[in-house]
Amino acid sequence: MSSYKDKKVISIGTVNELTGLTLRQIRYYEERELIFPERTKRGTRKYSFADVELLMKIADKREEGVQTYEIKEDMLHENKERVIEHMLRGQLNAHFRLNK
Amino acid sequence: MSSYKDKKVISIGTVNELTGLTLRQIRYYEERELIFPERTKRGTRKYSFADVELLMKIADKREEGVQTYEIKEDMLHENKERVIEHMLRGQLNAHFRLNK
DNA sequence: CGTGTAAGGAATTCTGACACG
DNA sequence: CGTGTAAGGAATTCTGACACG
Repeated sequence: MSSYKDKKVISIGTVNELTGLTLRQIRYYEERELIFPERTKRGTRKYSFADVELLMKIADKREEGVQTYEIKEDMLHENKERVIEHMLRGQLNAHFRLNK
Repeated sequence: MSSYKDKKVISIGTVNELTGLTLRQIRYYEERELIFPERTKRGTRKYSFADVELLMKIADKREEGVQTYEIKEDMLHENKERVIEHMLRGQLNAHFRLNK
């Protein structure tokens, strides 16, 4: 479940190279709660490959003129739907014993 | 083929946390040509998850008392065998049209 | 051989703030 | 709102070297 993709090991300078976003932008999207890097003891941000991909999607949205607040809302809705789908599947499977 | 596992994005300090090896050791194994990090423009080393795993294997060998030179030789032989196997498979497949 | 350490310099990252709009 | 920038400090990383063994 948690693979290389989700391990937070990339520093912000490398994220900058990977995404093309400035350090300022990357930090700002965290301030707006679009992205959640981990922190080392000393306080430096660490990102995963999943974070990098998310940041690239955010960059696309921003280019389209979408505001950070909207992007955050959209992300929350996407997750809500994923959770609901997951719950419904669980209900269905429990009811009809579909799996195995 | 080249996935997250092989992308060189991890700095030496993080490799230290991930492997438990000291910076001195990590750099030394590079000097002995057991590991090949990339360098940023400025010269800082960048490692992949594959590198981290390899370093952990190296650490195990070292604990067993195996010298770096031996470890390097072993790695070369492993690769040679993998290459030979690959070539033989190619020959066989070409001869018998095994695939498709 | 393999690893520790002190040394000095250069680049990284952090935060809070002012600026523009 | 989103991003640039200058500011000062703290931690990171680099190399070459001496040390021990």
